[in-house]
Amino acid sequence: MSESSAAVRNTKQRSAVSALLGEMEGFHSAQDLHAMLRQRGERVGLTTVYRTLQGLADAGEIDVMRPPGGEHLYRRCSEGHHHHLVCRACGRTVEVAGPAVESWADRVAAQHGYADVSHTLEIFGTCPTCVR
Amino acid sequence: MSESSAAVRNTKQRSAVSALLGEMEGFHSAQDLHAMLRQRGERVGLTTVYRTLQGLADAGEIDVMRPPGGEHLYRRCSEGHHHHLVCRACGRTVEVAGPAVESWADRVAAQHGYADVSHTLEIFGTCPTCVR
DNA sequence: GTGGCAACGATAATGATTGTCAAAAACGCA
DNA sequence: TGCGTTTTTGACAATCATTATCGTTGCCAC
Repeated sequence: MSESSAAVRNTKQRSAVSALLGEMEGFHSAQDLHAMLRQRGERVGLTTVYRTLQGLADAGEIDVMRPPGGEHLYRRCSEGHHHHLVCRACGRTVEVAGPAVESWADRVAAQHGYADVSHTLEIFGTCPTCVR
Repeated sequence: MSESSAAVRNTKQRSAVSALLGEMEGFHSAQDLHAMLRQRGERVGLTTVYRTLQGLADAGEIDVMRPPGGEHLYRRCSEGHHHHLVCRACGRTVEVAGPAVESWADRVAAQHGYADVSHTLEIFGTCPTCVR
């Protein structure tokens, strides 16, 4: 046992959270997801939901957004790096890719000698439906 | 009095917070700023610090950042719209302007029919000093 | 000087997230 | 397949920044 084994076990709860995220559209808070699982009859603890979401986020399988409201929102997203365009009123979200932005951010950081660069970008607006 | 008066009164506390922000470099949390004011002997309540910071932020006089840590950070920034390049280790911050990014964000939002667009962008990295 | 009204500030409340730890479940191996 | 080990789970408590409350204070206009 001197080796560090990945040791990620496959449990019902983990599957349930992952599956739920697969079906959902849009962003949802941890507490939201927990409530939905309970309604379905799944027996999952709130703590586990948080832990699982963190794990998935670390693994890059889901996306985390921190809106001004203060609650963390999670979403199963398409692979790869991208950003979100979110409607202030109804929450409708569009995934947007901006290669130019990515390279700009890396370039700017490099110019200042910063290494190991990452970034967060969210665009907020009012969607066509809500404008009217 | 039919006019909507700004009704923003000039108080010692507001000046104190504003002045402190003027002297400080880098980002500081509300609680940080409150502690500093107390150390100086200023008699300011924590509630007031929060309120004042919110007011200043609304007025666009200071900048708010919401790092993964969960604590809101405030800073007196140069005028105009810009973003920040922050060191993960020591917190050293560089202001960066990216006209290209601004227009890109607006363009993308417009393409999807979103109006009244704003955005947030933070770049994180390890600064030259901390890399070693 | 005086009155109205917004700002202040101590405290309590809120609420999301994280820590704790005994019990249960999953995996590896014989 | 059965067993021991180790991870994971989950109920509950703890944490901690932020917000609400509400009586008091001080600014500003007249």
